[in-house]
Amino acid sequence: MTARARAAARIVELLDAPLLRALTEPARLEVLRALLVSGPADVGAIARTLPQHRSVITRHLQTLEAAGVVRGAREGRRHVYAIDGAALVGGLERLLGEVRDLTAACCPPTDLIPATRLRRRP
Amino acid sequence: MTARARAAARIVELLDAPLLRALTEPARLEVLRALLVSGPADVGAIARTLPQHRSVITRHLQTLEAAGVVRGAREGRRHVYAIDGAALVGGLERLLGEVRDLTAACCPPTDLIPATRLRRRP
DNA sequence: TTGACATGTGCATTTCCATGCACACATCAT
DNA sequence: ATGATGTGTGCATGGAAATGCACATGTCAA
Repeated sequence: MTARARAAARIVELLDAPLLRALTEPARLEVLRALLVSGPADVGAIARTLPQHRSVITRHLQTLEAAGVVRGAREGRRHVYAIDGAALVGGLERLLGEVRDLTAACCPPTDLIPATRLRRRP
Repeated sequence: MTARARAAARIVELLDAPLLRALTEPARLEVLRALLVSGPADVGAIARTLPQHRSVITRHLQTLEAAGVVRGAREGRRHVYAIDGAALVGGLERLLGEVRDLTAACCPPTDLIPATRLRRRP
């Protein structure tokens, strides 16, 4: 049971990673989409295709970079960002792998509940 | 290129699913953890182990249920919730699968950027 | 040097969501 | 019937994050 609690704590720790938090913000997803369609681009180019201010795009890109989803490189006076597809897929893969193992070890295969069942008096 | 935009839109649509949003809230993760260690339990039992009010636990459970992570069933006057481990893993698997395919098709294998590179005049 | 361009950061404002308190509804016991 | 228990919902509040503006920094061209 302590092992069970440990496994549960580990799952929560995994799900609380900055990766998922970075991906659950509509505006950040729009930034990601813009990068997907345009390929590597600087902050200004991305901001020109979105309603938010450039400074907002800058901060979103920083968050995405901290999560390991994109990578940025100075190119002269511009700052070019690009999606790190391998890191994105790899991050999700690691997350899924651990969650799968832990759910199998923690809450056995069976967490079934009858779809709808009203308790009748025996 | 339009295909690329379509693929990008699809990715964003996938990531914007309620699943990830439901999992990126510390309090909700605590609810999930409580369910992991205790197994199926009613709202009151979960609330008794957490600092939040019962009504808050109720709403978190509703969010988790809408995301397909837990399932609830009336049992007399109580409402028993349980984690749907298969749905949790399955949801993450589908998400990962589509993201992998789309990133492969959308932004080819190559989103490489030199670690640090200053543009020199040719 | 000067000026134009590109980006990042401090700060105030706004927006979204979690939280808590009531109250209403349903169920079980008496 | 009455009361007690369990749960969900409307509404107001608080807090954390996103947003926008202004300014500072750094870079390229003249």
